[in-house]
This record gives sequence, C-alpha cells and structure tokens, in this order.
Amino acid sequence: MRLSKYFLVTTKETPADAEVVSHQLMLRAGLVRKLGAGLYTWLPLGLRVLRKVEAVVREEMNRAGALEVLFPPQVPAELWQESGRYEKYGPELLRFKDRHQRDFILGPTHEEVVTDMARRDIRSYKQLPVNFYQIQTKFRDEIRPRFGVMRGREFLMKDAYSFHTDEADLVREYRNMRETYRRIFTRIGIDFRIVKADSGAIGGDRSEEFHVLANSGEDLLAVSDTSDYAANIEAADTSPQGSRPAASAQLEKVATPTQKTCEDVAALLGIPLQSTIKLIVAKGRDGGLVALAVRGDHSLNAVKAEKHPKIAAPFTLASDAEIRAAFGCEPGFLGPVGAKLTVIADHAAAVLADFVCGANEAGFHLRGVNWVRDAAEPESADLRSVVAGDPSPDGQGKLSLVRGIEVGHIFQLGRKYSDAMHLSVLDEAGKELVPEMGCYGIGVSRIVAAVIEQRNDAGGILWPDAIAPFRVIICPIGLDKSAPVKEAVEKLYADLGAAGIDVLLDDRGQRPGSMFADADLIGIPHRIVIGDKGLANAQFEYKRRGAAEAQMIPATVEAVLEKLAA
RNA sequence: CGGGGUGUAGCUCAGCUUGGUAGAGCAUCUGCUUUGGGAGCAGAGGGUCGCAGGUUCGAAUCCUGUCACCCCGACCA
Repeated sequence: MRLSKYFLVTTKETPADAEVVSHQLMLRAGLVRKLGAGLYTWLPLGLRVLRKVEAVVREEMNRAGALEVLFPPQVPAELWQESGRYEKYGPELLRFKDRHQRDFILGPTHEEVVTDMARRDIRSYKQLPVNFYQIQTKFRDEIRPRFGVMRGREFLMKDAYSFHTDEADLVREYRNMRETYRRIFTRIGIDFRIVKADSGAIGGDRSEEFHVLANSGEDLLAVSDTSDYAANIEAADTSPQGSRPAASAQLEKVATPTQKTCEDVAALLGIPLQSTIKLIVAKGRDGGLVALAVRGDHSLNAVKAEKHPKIAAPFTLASDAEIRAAFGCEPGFLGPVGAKLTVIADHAAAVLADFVCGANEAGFHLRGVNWVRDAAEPESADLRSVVAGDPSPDGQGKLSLVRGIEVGHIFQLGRKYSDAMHLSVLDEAGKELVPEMGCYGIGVSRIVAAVIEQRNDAGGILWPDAIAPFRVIICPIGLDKSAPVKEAVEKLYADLGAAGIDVLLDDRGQRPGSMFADADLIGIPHRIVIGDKGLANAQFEYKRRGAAEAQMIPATVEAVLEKLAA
C-alpha cells in the first residue's frame, strides 16, 4: 500500500476524553473514531488489525475442529424468555420492538440461538460431538461504556458452542478449547494468564478466563506468588484459618454516637480493624432475611454469597425499612448479639474472639463480644473476597492482587440450556439423551486494545508481527530528487509485495522526522529507510520497532526478508 | 441511577469572574525554501461559542431549562 493513496490520520496531541493508553493511541494512530459513547468506527488501519486478529482466531478454531456459522444478531424475545434469561439478564440486554410491536433483542451472546438450531437439526448421537462458532458483533447496553473499544456498547466477539453425549466428552472439548486459546493468544503475541473464574450470567459449572495483565484492567485477579494458581477475585476461595481463641474480655457496651462504619468505630476505640465485625443483611432464599457477618477489614463477595443455599440469588440487600423491622435499630449499629435472624459468618469472622460489633441500638457498639457466649454459634462460610497476603487456596504461597483485561472465557455449561430448551437426541439404544454443552468466547476487538495496553512506548504502538496492520514500512529519503532512491524503493516495494508481505510505502514526500514519527506511532514492526547515503554502499537501513539502534543491511529483498523472519 | 466535570475552528485549549463586533498553537490549503527524528517564511480558508428560552440597547460571558460527552461510584450499613 502506498501511503499517498491510503487514509492515515495521525495526531500529535492526545484527545482529551481518552483515559487509558490504548484508547489514546488508537485515536492518535487513526485506528478508530468515536461515533457516540461506547460506539467506534474502525478506520482502514484499525480494521486491518482487527481482521488479522480475527484471522488468527478463525484459523485456530478451524484447526481445532470447530465449524463456523453465522447467527442473526437480532433474536426474537421468545427464545430468551424460554431460557429465562429475558428477565434474568437484566438491563444490559439491548431490547427493541419491531413495527408489529414484537419484542426482539440484539444478542449479547448466543446460547439460546445455537441451542434452538441444535434442537432442530441434531437428532442423533452420531452427529455429536460438534462445536459451532461465529465471529460477530455483540450488543450490550452497558451501564458505563469506557476505555474506548475495551468496554463498548458493541464489540466483535468470537463465540463457540459445543455439544456432547456425556460430561467426559465435554471435558475433552473444554481442554481442546483451552489449548486452542493458548495457541491463539501465543500466536497473537500477548502475555496472558489463565485464571479460575465465576461463570456469571452465562451459567455452568466450571469456567476459566484468559487475562492480559495490565494495570488498566477492570478485573482484579488473585495470583499465588509461588504456584501457578490464579483466580478472578470473584472466584478466589478462602478457607478456614486457625481456630477461635478462648474468650478473655468482658462484654461491654460503648457509646459510638456517630460512628457507623467499622473504620470509624475502630479509630474511636483505638483497636485494629481486624477485630471488628460488620453485619450485612440480605434477602434469604426462603423469602426472609439473613445476616452475614464479615470482618471489618474484609469485603463481602456477592458472587460467593448468592451461591450459599440460604442466601437469595441474585444477591439482594435488605432495605433500611426491613432492617429496622428485623433489628429495631437503624443500619450502622447492627451486630449478631441478640439478633433474631440466621447469622452466617465468613470463616475469618467466625474464628474471632473478643471482637467489636454493633449493639443493635443506635449510637452504641459492643466490645469484648464472643460467639457462643454472647451470640449463637454462626454457620461458617466463605463469603468474602480474598485480600493480598491471604494463603493461596492450593496451599502454596500467598496471594497478591493484580489487574487484568479479560480477553477470553471458557465454560462447561452442562445441561443448563439443553434442559431449559428441551434439546435432546437419540442415543445408541434409541433413548433420549440431553447433550452436555460448553461455550467459549474471545473478545476480538478487545484484544486489539489489550495488545496496545501491553505493548507501547513513548513513540506509540509496538504491534506484534502477527497482527500488525503492515509488517514493513519503507521510508525513502529524497524520493523526488534521487532517481536511484526512487528505483530502489519501487523495486523493494514490488519485491516485498510479490513475496506476500504487507508492505507500506511512505511516498508522501514528508521529511524524515515526520515519517519516522508516524511509523513509530502506528507501530509497524519493521522499518526500511532508503537514501542516497546507504545506496552508495549498496545498503538499506533496517530498524526493528522498539530497538534502540538501526543497522545497515545489504540493499536486497533477500536481506530484508531475512530480517523479517528473524 | 447517584456524585463530580466539560461543551468555543478538524485537534488541544484561552476568552466567561467584571456583558461591548471570535482568539492562540497544532492540523488543512497555496507559493517559495528545506529534506535523517513531527522544518522555515509568506499568505489563505475554517466557528449560528452544544441546543432552546430568558434578562439586556447589546450575551461565548449572566439566569433557567435541556442535550451530549468524560470521570468516580453504584451490595460492604
């Protein structure tokens, strides 16, 4: 491609509304343009990158035996009502009515659609296993789109769905996809980490996420410092630690007129936050309320809580009025002593002795509180999020918290959708069999941002070869003045093109400084500079993006190809 | 949805407090010079100051409303 015929729109200045570096560079390098909040146009240069990511994903999915299909993005609401997700998925589901007032959604994911297809066309166990995938724009009515294409209202996703006669075969395909994802992200050239995950709104039993580690990531991950254990904080387990010491302090009521939070109470009493307990009141699965006790320095983890058999899912807090009715006291001074509700304590809160908690009386807390003696022995459960320093659940090392960008997610769905939507096939004995399902997603457009987030410097983007919009850029010095330069440039451009290399020729007649700045900004991995000086010695100058120094190489296409292969 | 902030040229911003005929840099276009890390000189084009009302002789500026965008938060009592 000749730059004079291309559409390259780069800027020196950083757009004011871009917060993270990938968003800034995508705008500066002319990869995307914003249409509205969370909506982006992919310009020619950006689209080349997106298509290259897509190509890697497609090749590896095909190689793994998956079959590409294309579902409509518009889905009749009935399908989602059938699975129960029309109500359950919440306001993120983008809904609309057509001219006949029929309800539709724009698909944020396609489990219902693929299951519907499967129940029509899969009739025999002989057709299994099978794995269908598509690469398509997904729609989500995000609460707050941000960070450019990282969290948009629509984004390009590869979603795959597999069907199996039994769980063992599902596990086999899950591992196959896990390895395929490894290959995809390795080929693309990003550092990633596989982490244990919660399966969230998609549902299912086992799932793992693929994360790109980056400080701007929206997810918190817990990783062990000595083993390869890694989990999303939503799914990182805590286990009971130690045993409860004997009670040694007397129960005592203390005035805390304005201190409603554990932090304030601990500061007032001059005690560590770790010896306070807060009580959180939530809806119970039986329709009543339950009280959850968590140590003052810990945070309740709603994802864990709603999996507890006595706690309602989705996790819902009690209202202030409900709390008053149950405790006879306003929130801020609640405690387990004398509480009439079932109390479930986090493991760490359950082993505390001589702790501080609310007195169930406005303006007062209790100190020297002990389970059993002062409050009924609570059920102990894993209710909190891990914190840095917690022991790793695999028993090896301590956890630290890092940030990650989720670029892939694989699930063993089990029969969640096949049951709900009555998908069944005949087995060898002619009996009905409900297939096991798996699903596997990759955020294709998000990968583009995540790669930039991980690979950039002061000059701009550093694309890995596999997804660079162009692999080589030729920068001629004095193109209009020097016949030898023009001849050498045209020959190399033609030769590289003939060799199947994506090559960009900067024939705009710019000064070297601005050519180099643009080449760096848009992140082309290899740069060839051709000028009279070098040609006098039959040499081109070669520089790898990100390298400190340029080097001279023989002025031949072979020498250039050798550099590209290195 | 709650809180905070911003809307003035394609981009980054000044002007607003104290109302008086719209500004800078970058970008763009033309010409000349220049050609190894975002060149210099000369000239040119480009804005109903987000939108709608109001106050005023007069509004980018003051008032009211509205829309858009950005940031933080949105279960931790």
